[in-house]
Amino acid sequence: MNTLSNSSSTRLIHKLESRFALTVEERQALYALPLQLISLKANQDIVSIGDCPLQSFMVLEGFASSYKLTSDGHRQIMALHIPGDIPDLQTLYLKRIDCSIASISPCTLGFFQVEDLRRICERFPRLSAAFWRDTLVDASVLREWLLNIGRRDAYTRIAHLFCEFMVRLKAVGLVDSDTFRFSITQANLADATGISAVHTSRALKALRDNGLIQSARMNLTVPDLELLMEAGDFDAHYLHLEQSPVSGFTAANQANVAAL
Amino acid sequence: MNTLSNSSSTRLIHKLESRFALTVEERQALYALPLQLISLKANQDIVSIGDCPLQSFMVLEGFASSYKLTSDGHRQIMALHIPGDIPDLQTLYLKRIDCSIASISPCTLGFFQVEDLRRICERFPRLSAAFWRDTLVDASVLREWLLNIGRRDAYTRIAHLFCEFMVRLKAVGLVDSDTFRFSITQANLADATGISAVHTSRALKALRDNGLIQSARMNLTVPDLELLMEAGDFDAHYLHLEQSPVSGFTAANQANVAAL
DNA sequence: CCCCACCCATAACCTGCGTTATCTGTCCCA
DNA sequence: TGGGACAGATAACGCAGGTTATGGGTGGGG
Repeated sequence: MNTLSNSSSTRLIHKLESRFALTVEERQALYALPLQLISLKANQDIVSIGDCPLQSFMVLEGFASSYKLTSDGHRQIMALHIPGDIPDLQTLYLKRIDCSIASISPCTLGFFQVEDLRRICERFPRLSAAFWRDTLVDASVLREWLLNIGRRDAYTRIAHLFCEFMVRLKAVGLVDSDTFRFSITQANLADATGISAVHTSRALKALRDNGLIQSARMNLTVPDLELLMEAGDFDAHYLHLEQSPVSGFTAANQANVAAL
Repeated sequence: MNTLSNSSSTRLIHKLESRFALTVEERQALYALPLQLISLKANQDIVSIGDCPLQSFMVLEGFASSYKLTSDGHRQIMALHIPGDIPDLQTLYLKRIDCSIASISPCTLGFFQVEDLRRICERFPRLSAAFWRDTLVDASVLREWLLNIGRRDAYTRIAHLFCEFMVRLKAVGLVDSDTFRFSITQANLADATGISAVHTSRALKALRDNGLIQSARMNLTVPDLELLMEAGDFDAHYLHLEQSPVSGFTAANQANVAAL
């Protein structure tokens, strides 16, 4: 059994610290969280829709996706998860998970007992608040995806998704220049943007021809993020990355979901 | 100034009681919430994207929508709000609201000070938890909408949306038979499902021809909800309407977002 | 070292849906 | 009582994107 401190990634702590300064105790508590490290190949299911899991997990390396299927088998990816994310954080509060989660690249996951995280949140209300806030930001991202898929054409959709990925990766310190790389197959890109795999290929070619991206076999380079943002109709506000404190509840008014 | 108890609607309390029994004190506190009643015609903006409002509101009668616009003016509705909903509940915790909200039918709103609701939540953690859980259910609905818009054809999309509306209206006691009515224009229906107004009209005709709905001028009758559910690939699980308690935090571990 | 699975590119063809336009019906208010 | 704003129906036309199929490149496992 590992902990966050000796795992290969401290993305979660990086993400939290981008919003507010952790105390020594808070950081220690997170570092001490017992983690069972699991490595997966690409396209492996992790949890399935309808599950009521006692364990939850954090992405340490690689990428994962939440997805749902229509009854005739078409797949829609609802969210892409990067290192530092806890994809099923909502299951702390809702009994059943309402979508499936799978790896989309080789990845390392850190499984933990939901109970352990609850205990940390009990001791450190600010961490609880931060996790809670994360679920609200996730909902904001979902709204932007809805706009993207409902009202933008394929070319713009893909550009927008790339922008989001870039900005989020930057926020957890996974890139440091304006040119960076990541991997996602065209089939997954198609399922994330609600278009077909073939047309995804066409749109990528157009982006390449316009000099907005350079790509080769699941690697991607963005020479000018500003240009891509314009092409993707992208405005980062919806990611709520700003450091400023949020308004909200005081310590006394915290929710007791367990009491319901 | 009104309160919930002398306003024309107690949908909110109805909705909360469908999940767990309120104590006398909890119910009284909600009834005493000072509300400023405002009546609006259809298609009036209520809050705009980027606002940091000190007031929030509850839908008492009629319907509202959350929406966003692309830079070239296309509109996507992210959520439909029915009586009892608090559309911008998330603004209790996130500083800026990330979508606009407008009426889509003549409606009555009950505005309240965010501070007043915070105070109620401080006194009654179970209410706080219930509101919090609501934001998680909203996110689940968003995921289903994403699947709907990303991977279902126009006909199925509209059938699905109608099913959701029906089931939600039933849950707050706004319908009591299998045949009921509600009003939404085709233009709004189009913006909610990510298709054009003209094609919405075509799909409605097909639904009518197949006997799944009867509609006349913003009124809609569903003779057989089961049939419509099949046509709409609808499974109500994502609405999380079940009465059973949810797992979650204990009283001591509540989030203190204000402290961030 | 080779084979097979996977990923990607591209062509050919087709259709679901968007766009534009016109007409009708209805409600509201002057 | 009439006119203007709005909701809806439907037709004609075009295209973005879906579907199916083929072939080529690459990497990992036996």
